[in-house]
Amino acid sequence: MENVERKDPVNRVRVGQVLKTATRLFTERGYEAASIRDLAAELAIRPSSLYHHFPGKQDILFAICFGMQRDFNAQVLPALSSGTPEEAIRRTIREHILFSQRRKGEVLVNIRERRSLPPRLRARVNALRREYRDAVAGVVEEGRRQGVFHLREPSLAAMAILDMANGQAIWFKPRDQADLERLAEDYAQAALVLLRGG
Amino acid sequence: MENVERKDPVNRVRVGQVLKTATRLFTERGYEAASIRDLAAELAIRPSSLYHHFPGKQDILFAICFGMQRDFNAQVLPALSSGTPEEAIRRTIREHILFSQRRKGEVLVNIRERRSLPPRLRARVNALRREYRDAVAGVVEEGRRQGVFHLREPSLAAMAILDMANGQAIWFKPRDQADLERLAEDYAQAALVLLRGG
DNA sequence: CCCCTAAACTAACGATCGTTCGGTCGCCGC
DNA sequence: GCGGCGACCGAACGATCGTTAGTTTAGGGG
Repeated sequence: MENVERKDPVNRVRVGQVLKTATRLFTERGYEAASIRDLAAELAIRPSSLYHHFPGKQDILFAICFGMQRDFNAQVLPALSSGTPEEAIRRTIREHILFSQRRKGEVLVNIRERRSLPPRLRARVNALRREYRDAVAGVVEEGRRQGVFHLREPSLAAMAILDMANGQAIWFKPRDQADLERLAEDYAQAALVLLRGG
Repeated sequence: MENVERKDPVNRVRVGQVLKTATRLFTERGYEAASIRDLAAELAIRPSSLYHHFPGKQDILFAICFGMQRDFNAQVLPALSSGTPEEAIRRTIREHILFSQRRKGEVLVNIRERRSLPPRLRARVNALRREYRDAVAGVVEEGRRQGVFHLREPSLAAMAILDMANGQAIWFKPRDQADLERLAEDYAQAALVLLRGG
């Protein structure tokens, strides 16, 4: 009765519908401006019914942010773990961008609305983000030690390429799959050029 | 009585205090979560008194975003208008970063809370942003035509370096002026390296 | 056939929101 | 000295918010 997790598939279906609709609503209006009543109306249920699937509004936001970041790390982090630093960064930025476009809604909610989470929940999401960021910075540092990257401050350069890779989620709308692939390749190449320095 | 503009200096002082406090409050809690009562309490006045200086809450947000972007363009755009494309981009990114750190509060509000503006007001801010973005893209395109920049898609590269330059406002805390100058130089150099391509 | 439980419902709670109205206070020019 | 006006205040309005309590409904297993 307390812990609303691991119910039967029917429950899982509804939970998925709630998260999908909430993601769209939070991206359109923002978390604070999107009300529980708006969300319920779009799902064609009454507001109180939502509390059978989630303890509160904050937990819906957390489920979106945490689930997205967990999946992101699971998908992108492996690209960092093999090959030369150059190959690793190229694969990582590529996967980073492909994931961001494939799950754009959740990614935008995580970027823009994460700050509305209470500190405890926000810290759990930030821990995953830090794990990714530190892993990237580690590979950049390794590349500098090997002499393939030339940087005054490796961690700053890592932040720079991550800001770049995150930014496109907001404004880039691929015309088709080939267009997306091109952007991913361009950005991966740009990151390498930037890290190799001048 | 309708148009609250160009009053005596005393009014200007209060308006400035309101904008300064609102900027801090909006960055700390977000525009939607920060209430008129919170703002009034920090100014040690009553909520209703705020309506003698601004027609409504939205107008306070607009004053912050529009004022910041107007000053930004006035300060940064001239750097684009002379010299070679390489010199222009270097100066621009440098000024972009110095401005972002000097007026960090307003810059963060403009980035994060601009979307809470009603369409009409938001469009006026976005027009200024587009003016800057298009100007940068124009110089990048000019550099490509001159053969100093090698890019598949100049406008994408322009967005990439702008995302990079905007990103640091969120996480970079300079230890001192020299630290800030170093970052500005590094980013300006990184933008050039990226645009020259590989 | 009946019981159990998940799911959704109706109704409402208290809190807080942006905003408005009418009045008060004090300073400045005539 | 006095009238006007900008600045501020007290009190309240209607709306909307997240959330809760208690009840009803539907459907599958004993």
